[in-house]
Amino acid sequence: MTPDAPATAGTRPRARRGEGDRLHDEIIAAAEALLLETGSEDAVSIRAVADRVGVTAPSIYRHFTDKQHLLFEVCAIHFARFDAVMAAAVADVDADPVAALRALGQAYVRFAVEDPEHYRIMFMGRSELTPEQYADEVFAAGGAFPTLVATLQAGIDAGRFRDDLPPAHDIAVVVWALVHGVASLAVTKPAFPAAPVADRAALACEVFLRGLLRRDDAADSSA
Amino acid sequence: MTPDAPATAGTRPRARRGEGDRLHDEIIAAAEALLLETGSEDAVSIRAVADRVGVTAPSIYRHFTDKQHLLFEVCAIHFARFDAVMAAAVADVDADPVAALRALGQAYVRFAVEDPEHYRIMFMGRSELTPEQYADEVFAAGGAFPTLVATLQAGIDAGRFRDDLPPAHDIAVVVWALVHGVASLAVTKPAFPAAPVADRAALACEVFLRGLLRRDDAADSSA
DNA sequence: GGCGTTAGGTAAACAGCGTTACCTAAGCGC
DNA sequence: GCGCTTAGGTAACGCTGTTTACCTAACGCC
Repeated sequence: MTPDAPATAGTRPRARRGEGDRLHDEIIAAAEALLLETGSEDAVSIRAVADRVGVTAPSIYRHFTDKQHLLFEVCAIHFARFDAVMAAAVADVDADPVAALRALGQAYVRFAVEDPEHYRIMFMGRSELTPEQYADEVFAAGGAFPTLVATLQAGIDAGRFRDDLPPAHDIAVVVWALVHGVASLAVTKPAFPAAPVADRAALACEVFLRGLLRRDDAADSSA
Repeated sequence: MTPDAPATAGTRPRARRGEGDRLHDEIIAAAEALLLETGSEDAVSIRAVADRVGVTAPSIYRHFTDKQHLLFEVCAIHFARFDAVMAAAVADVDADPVAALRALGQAYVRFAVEDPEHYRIMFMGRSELTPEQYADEVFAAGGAFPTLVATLQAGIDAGRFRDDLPPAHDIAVVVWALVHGVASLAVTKPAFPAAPVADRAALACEVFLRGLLRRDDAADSSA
């Protein structure tokens, strides 16, 4: 790869002073590849990652505090992608907040089933093992969740929803639960006899939205 | 415990011929206790269980094929309890199918958060690692899921629901996803700023039911 | 151009894990 | 009492995440 001739032949050519970050990225890339190939978090062991990169296991710890840190740095770009996908789904909220919510739900489930192993790490992991920067509270503060809240609020402001509903934040938590339920169930119980995931997601959103809408708001519920 | 004097002093008194099952049960009890005390599946190691029972680790394998088998035998009684709880929740379906569904949802989430670690093993584990007898398909065939389907069907037969809905089975999958979402999110993200779990469950069921009900059916939606 | 500093590794080891192969002692039927 | 069966124990394999100790190549500096 590197044009540099290996010094001691057989060992990895030592990185330049500032190039430690390159190995950092290579480790993440190797872990990502391993995760996608094996389809299991368990297969992504420190030693397996180190082998693939061409270094020894302890070298990993010079760039990551522990395994969880590594896994979540792998998911970091997917977290960013997640936020972007969600934001894109509600791009034209102003046009129709209800349609935006529908799109949001579909996009959420699609994201989850596209690569389930990442979703597992991101949203189904043990919270006491996840790094602080991905703590439970953080999700509420920034990213996709506020997007969801804002979209719901837009629907409320537009007068589309019933007026006996709790604040947008509380509804958002339940909406998240709904799509997370469809997604995580699809991930953990793939062999369960049911309609295609997309259909389940559509039905879930349709019914729930109908529960939110005012009586006289029919939307375009051609479920 | 046993009145028998230990033979070789220090080692566990050998079980009588037919009493091998006693150790089987003791192992399950020890694993259960360990699971409840530590609150983490990871802490329930074969060696830890063996230590608590007073035998060596390989002895476990005379009674259980592997660790997963042990864990799911621990959960076996909880599966039975789960089915019973769900059945009890819909005890008087005939009186009011909609109220039964509400009760079902609440009971489901309550069951999950009562002891989250069991719920994790039962419904959030990797499906390829779960024993065959707890395979995805099995859930659809017997136990709580058919109960849910039947309850929904009762609602349909009673003419309470809209008539443009898919079959009861398909709705059931989505309802399961809804309550599973509330439950699993409560389990994995306990620190997320939100209303109490029971309130979230109630809101989720209320909105979803409203989406299922006919226009003219107000139920007693005093959410 | 030699030199201390330091970033970027390696080798060896620790403690724990699930699991297997083998052995041994206790109990029962005959 | 013999022998088979059953219920365990011993020792070990291969793996895991992680730590410690060490080494050495690369750099800034005088």
